[in-house]
Amino acid sequence: MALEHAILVSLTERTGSGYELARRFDRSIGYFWPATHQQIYRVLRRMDEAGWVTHTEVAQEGRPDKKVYRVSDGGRAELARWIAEPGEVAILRDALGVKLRAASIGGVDAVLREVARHRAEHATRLEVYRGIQAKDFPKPATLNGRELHQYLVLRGGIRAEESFVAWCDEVTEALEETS
Amino acid sequence: MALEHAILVSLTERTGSGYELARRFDRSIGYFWPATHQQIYRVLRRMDEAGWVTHTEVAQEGRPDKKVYRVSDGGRAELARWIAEPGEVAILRDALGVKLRAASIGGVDAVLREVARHRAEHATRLEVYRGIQAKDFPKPATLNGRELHQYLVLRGGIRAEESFVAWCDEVTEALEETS
DNA sequence: AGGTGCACTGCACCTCGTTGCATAGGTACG
DNA sequence: CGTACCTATGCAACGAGGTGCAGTGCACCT
Repeated sequence: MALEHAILVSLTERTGSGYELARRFDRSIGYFWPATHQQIYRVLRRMDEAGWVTHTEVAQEGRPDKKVYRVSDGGRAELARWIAEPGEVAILRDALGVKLRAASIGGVDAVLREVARHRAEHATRLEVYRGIQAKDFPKPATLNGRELHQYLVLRGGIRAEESFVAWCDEVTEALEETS
Repeated sequence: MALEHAILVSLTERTGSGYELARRFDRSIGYFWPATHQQIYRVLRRMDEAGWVTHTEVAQEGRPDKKVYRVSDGGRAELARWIAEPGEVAILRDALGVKLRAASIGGVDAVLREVARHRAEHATRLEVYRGIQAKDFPKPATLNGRELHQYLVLRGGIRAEESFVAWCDEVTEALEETS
């Protein structure tokens, strides 16, 4: 799966401990690929055994020791191999669609409330992404390399959330009309 | 999780066996909520034990016997309860985003090929959805009730795929410009 | 003095979902 | 006649991912 490779990407950009990776996933990468610390620790160990990363125990003052991970040549090779390998195309899997289909049985009003909730949440995410865009990538036309790639991923998130919000509006409008 | 409830919705629309449900999931519902037959069988049994569905063994000629499931009152109540309950907001989780972020390490060309593959796949799905829309819902303005809800779910799929295709195009354009 | 929160790693357990296989008769194709 | 696929159900095993909990020690607040 892709968690290994998401970690490899993150570690390539900057080395770090399991804990630090979990923080990073909570922020930037996790918007597109969420992961708990547990999973990260487990996968890190597996990758260590597979030789994709190496670790150094780092003693700290006032804090527990940590293991700082670094991508090895094997890890970089694996990343390159994986990128070229044809992967599964993502599918949307949203329980809101199921609820919508069940509206005739369970009540249109309850579904409308859920749609409103989801719309608000997606709108919030959209604002967060747009904030990142304005702050970190004010001039998209001048970007290249790694920054351009990060920007394009963010664009995907923005497009997805925009599309979601618009869908919620379409649903709300259509359902309120007939009620 | 929502698989139980997706099955309840499907069974409410029409009773059926596990096998039939698996077929249905392969077609309409599975576009938005994929499930293997294994999972469906297991969940059906669990729902049977919970009293959400009942089953009748039906002997067939030339074919194995089948268990036809029917939603009980308990199942309908559970569905109504679930719809009103606030659920998790869907997150996008696409390995293509991870690959894009890794482009500087693994090669922009390989990523561009993957993006092209994904674009083609999403465009195909979009065509399928648009075909369903044209065939089953030629006059959206006249819809109401269950048909309207089904139509709106389909609209969500169309919007998501459109948004995906557009993103792939944006990525391709941006990456080809700088190379 | 005591509580809360952060930093850091990890175990144990659970659910969700997939894959491979087994069984067993039926039809359809070459 | 063999092969392959369809209907129909199910077991066994595994991988992915999540939750809860545990331990340790510092910093900061009350």
